Amino acid sequence: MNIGDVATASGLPAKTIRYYEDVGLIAPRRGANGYRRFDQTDLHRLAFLGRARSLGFSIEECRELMALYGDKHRASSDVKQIARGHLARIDAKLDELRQMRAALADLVEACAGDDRPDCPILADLADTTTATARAGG
Amino acid sequence: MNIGDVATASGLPAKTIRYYEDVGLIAPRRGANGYRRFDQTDLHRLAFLGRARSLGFSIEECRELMALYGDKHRASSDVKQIARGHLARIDAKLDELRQMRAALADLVEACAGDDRPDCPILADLADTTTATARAGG
DNA sequence: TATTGACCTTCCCGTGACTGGAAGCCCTAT
DNA sequence: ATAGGGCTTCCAGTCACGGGAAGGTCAATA
Repeated sequence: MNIGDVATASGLPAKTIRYYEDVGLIAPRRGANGYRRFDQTDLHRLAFLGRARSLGFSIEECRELMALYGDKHRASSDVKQIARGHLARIDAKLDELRQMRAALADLVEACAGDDRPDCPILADLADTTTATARAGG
Repeated sequence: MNIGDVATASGLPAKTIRYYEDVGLIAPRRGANGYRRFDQTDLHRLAFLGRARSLGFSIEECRELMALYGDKHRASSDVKQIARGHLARIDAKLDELRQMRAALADLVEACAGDDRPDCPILADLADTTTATARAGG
């Protein structure tokens, strides 16, 4: 299979597949014409990568996960540790976004959104007495 | 005030303040020695920027918001539109992260995390029949 | 006066995970 | 021969900075 075929099959852009080769996540063979030639193993690895990335794992985590996947003597605790670390980062990001959302939603709600210039959103941003730490009430 | 003073006063790193000047968000004067000289207006703008950034507005949105802030004939609807666009992006990101979290949490829970190699996390990532679309049962 | 040491300047590179685009080779069909 | 599509490499850009080098400035001190 050429790169276009695996791109279609895996759902990953050809650019991304080349990038994965660049960073050493896959190592497809080359044909006499210089084209990458992908086999089922490559396709399998790309599918693995696609799913891991869709779960938000970083490239480095993907590298570790794939190494563990190929290691028959792995301990599942090693895998779980990576996953839990990632889960913790997701939770931290969720908290951050939820706080942003709450503050922003309050401001949006308070703003008339008409043709007058008065705007609680700008007022809050320009307010020198607060430090973006307010809960609506 | 030199850059170190406004960095302390605004809570923004000096590097960030220079960057904001680079992209045209602030324009402090210069002393004879080439040092940036910040006045109260600059400090006010930096505080505005710090709060807008902490709410997750992009640099370009900050630029628009500051322009609106300085425009006495603005319509609050313009401000609200920017804020709502940002809110929508936050909500989209929240949805994405929540889905990731749910899928990942299921996998983490299913994994024994001991010294045996069996691992539902790796099994799921390597599963060629699913496309990361499963809800725990 | 010379020297420290803190502060400031500009400039360039690196981040993560790609994406866009240019220049050019390969392959197939007509 | 030519047209087109697909493939190759390489370079640059994304976003919002951060790190660090090389060097100028300032206030205080020996």
